[in-house]
Amino acid sequence: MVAGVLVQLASQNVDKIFDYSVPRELEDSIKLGIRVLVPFGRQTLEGFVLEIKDSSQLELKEIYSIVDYDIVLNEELLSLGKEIQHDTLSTLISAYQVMLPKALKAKAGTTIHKKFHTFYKMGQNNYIGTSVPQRKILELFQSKDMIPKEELVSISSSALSTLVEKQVLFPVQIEDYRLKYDIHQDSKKVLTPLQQQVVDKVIHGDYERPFLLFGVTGSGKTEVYMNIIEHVLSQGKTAIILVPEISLTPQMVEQFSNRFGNQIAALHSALSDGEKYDEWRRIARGEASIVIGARSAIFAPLKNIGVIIMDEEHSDSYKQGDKDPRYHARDIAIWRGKYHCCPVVLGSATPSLESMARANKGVYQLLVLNKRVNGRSLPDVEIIDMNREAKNSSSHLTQVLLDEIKHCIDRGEQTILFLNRRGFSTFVTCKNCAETIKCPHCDITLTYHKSNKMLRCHYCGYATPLPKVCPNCGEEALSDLGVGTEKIEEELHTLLPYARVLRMDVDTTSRKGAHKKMIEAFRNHEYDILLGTQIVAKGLDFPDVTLVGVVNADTSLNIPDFRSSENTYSLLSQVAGRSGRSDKQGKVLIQTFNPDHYAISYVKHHDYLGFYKEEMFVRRKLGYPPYYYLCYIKISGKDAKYIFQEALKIKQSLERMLEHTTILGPTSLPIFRVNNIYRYGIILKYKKEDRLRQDLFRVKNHYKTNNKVRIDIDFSPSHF
DNA sequence: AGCACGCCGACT
DNA sequence: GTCGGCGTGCTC
Repeated sequence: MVAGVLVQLASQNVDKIFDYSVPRELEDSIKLGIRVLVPFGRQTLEGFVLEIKDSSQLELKEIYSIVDYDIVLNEELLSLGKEIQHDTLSTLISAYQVMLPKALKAKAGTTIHKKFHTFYKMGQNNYIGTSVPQRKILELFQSKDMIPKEELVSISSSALSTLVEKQVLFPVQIEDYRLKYDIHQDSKKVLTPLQQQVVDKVIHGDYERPFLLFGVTGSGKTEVYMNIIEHVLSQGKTAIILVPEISLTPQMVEQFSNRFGNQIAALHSALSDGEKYDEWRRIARGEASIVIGARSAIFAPLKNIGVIIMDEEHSDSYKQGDKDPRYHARDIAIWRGKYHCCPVVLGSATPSLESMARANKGVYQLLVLNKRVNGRSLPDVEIIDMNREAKNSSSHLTQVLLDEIKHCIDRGEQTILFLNRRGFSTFVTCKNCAETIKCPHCDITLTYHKSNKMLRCHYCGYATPLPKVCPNCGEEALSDLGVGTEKIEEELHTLLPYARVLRMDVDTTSRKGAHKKMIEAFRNHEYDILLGTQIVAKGLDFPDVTLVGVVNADTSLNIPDFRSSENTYSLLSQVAGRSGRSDKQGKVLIQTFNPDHYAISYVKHHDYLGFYKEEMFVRRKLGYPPYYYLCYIKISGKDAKYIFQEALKIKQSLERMLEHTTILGPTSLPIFRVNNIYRYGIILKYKKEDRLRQDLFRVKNHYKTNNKVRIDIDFSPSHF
């Protein structure tokens, strides 16, 4: 018996199947998708069994042992991996690794021993012990094939390590379960007729095409999701619900576990790697039938899936853009939906332009929830023109906004203040020479962290204490500019001294459980104002919040990216939706220097479709998605000149190969240098280009042995 | 990713 | 004449 093994090394050069002979005693246990330990050159590596056959042309080495007897990649995931490799031009191994929890990824030196029990297994049983302790240890393996580490250590730890060194014995990690969920049955809400209609359409509808659920904020999408899932469970099937990491709050998980108890497996960032692995195992063993999680939860090893739901489908967190495989969870959801013949529901109050365009073309089935469940209209939105208001004030908060907050507090109601920090951070500038302090390794200003008085680079991690004097002119004139939540908090204390302000950002929520506590405290009216960045923008549901204030609507508009209008519109609509969710009418105040920009003015009338039409017009004119597909090629390396030359060569060869594609660049990236690596980008725009993947694969292949040049390819990047 | 092989420069 | 630099290529 011969097994084809894909070794767990993230290198293009070894991203292929290597054949190994299977020792007779392992023949019964070798299955597709299990992990094995194999000799590879002079090293021992873990790999996945991808093929089983009778023979091979080559002279083969033997598989050492089986890592775990359970299948980690089932038939579905095995073929999905190949699909991802083909679609994204990633390595096959990265496609498989992204599906599995970190704990299953063989990473040099960083196994998570403490959460596992280590057992030992015998690899070669014809070895004769050369010392008394060795023979004692080997004797134990006559009757058992796996023995816990502690038992062997108690005989002789040095004899044990000798046997491991001689590859007579191998360690095997066996895990414990750690997580449990409380079961309380929550009373479910009665659906509005509109909600019920949507549920029925999904349950009884045609599964061939994905559903796009376009539901305004507060229209009760979550309740719809839960009802669909309930139906799916009653059919003996399972469900995946994806949410962006930012809205995967304890509040959200609680809501689901109250309704479905321990049938839920939640995969969120607050879990340790070991805990994530436990959840994954529960899912694989069929002990959980609902998976709720962020992007990578789309790979949950559920069987018999009955529905896949993607909430906030427009969120760019569903796209993995920073490393291979550069996949979009939406594509994976649709693929798995086809595989399981089940409905896929994409939900949003502000669908991505791509999705709405597909719904208009009939590729998706459009479902609409255009009314709030509380029967109220959407909050009144007022735009504050900062060009006029901010003239005679150094404050970031206009009088109009302050007055409204005051009224709100007087009524005993609550306010959410949102600071738009997308692509924005606090930095330090010298008042004397106007120099900003930059990272020595990257072309970017350092971010000032007030809490520990450190300057930090968000790209390479470089950190340094804030200097006393300006490194450029030597004057003691450094000051931190930019609006952080801390600064706004200070202003609020001065201008509204009696208001109780709760500041929520990465600094204050990093402690485990802090986030949940803060949400509860705000809900219990221990504070009047909740102040924060993205973290307060989405998914939160506080009945007494009747005012939402946006401090600076513009920062996300000023990002040079073709999606900046869409992102701004969607962000503002989402924040606005936090207001007036219960029985009181809500209000929203947006401070902006661009009151007439359509991404802001359409928010005033809650007119998504109006915005959609206007933005589509812009996209068509400029040749952007959804009218054209984009592909981004990043060429990077240490030698800027050489990299540019190679980038130029790539462009020229693509020009020769591709016929229906516009090729832009190479241009240096907005942040040219990161960690002393220089980066150039080439943008491809195309409608239909059959040879594209094939040709780009050639380019990638050409450079795979050139360690001076790195090529990253992103099909449909979420931003540049 | 490792690790060996191999072909040029500064030493005992 | 030898040690060691890291460029190139291979791992079933």
